[in-house]
Amino acid sequence: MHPFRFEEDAWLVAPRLIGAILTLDGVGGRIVEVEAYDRRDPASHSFPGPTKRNAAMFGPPGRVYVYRSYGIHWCFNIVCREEGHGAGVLIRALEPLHGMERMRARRKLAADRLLCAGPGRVGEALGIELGHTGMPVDAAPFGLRPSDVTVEVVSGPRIGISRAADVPWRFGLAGSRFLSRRFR
DNA sequence: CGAACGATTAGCT
DNA sequence: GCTAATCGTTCGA
Repeated sequence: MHPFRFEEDAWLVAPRLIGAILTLDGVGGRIVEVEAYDRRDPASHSFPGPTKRNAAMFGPPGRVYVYRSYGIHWCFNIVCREEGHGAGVLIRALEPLHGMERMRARRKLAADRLLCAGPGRVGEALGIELGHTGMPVDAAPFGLRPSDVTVEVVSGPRIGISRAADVPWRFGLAGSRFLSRRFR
């Protein structure tokens, strides 16, 4: 049994990812903030049904879904539920731990606290590209291993959406200074 | 075919 | 707190 059980609902998988170590080519860190999205969720890219852009969300669980945000940023998701469903978890922030120099170089002048504090920043720091879509998240060049520490997970409304804005599907590591925003 | 709109961020007030 | 940057997708004429 895979420790993260990506075949289950995204809102069940999402809190399990808090504390896990995510890397791409050895660069990354501890996941401190995520959001869940589902097919029956008006805020989700998969809500209108399969399209060329969101095709990976309807593929096998445990794979990567990358999308372009605001025409500028690459954002990283892990596909959940059974193939054909259309659910996933957006990785919103990491505590940077591995490949610090590569992340600092990619992120230019950003302070360490801001290296991976937001989905676009995670994409830039790890070197996420559209071509990563469809790859398994727990095999090279990616790496994902369960948390080696006990974590306290908090939750709240998702950020930056207009529909289903009250659904508490944002999850974070309590008290982390590497969040994109504080939880209330 | 034109227009509007983001699962955002950086920089300035 | 406010807004420009920037572009693929979606929607109305």
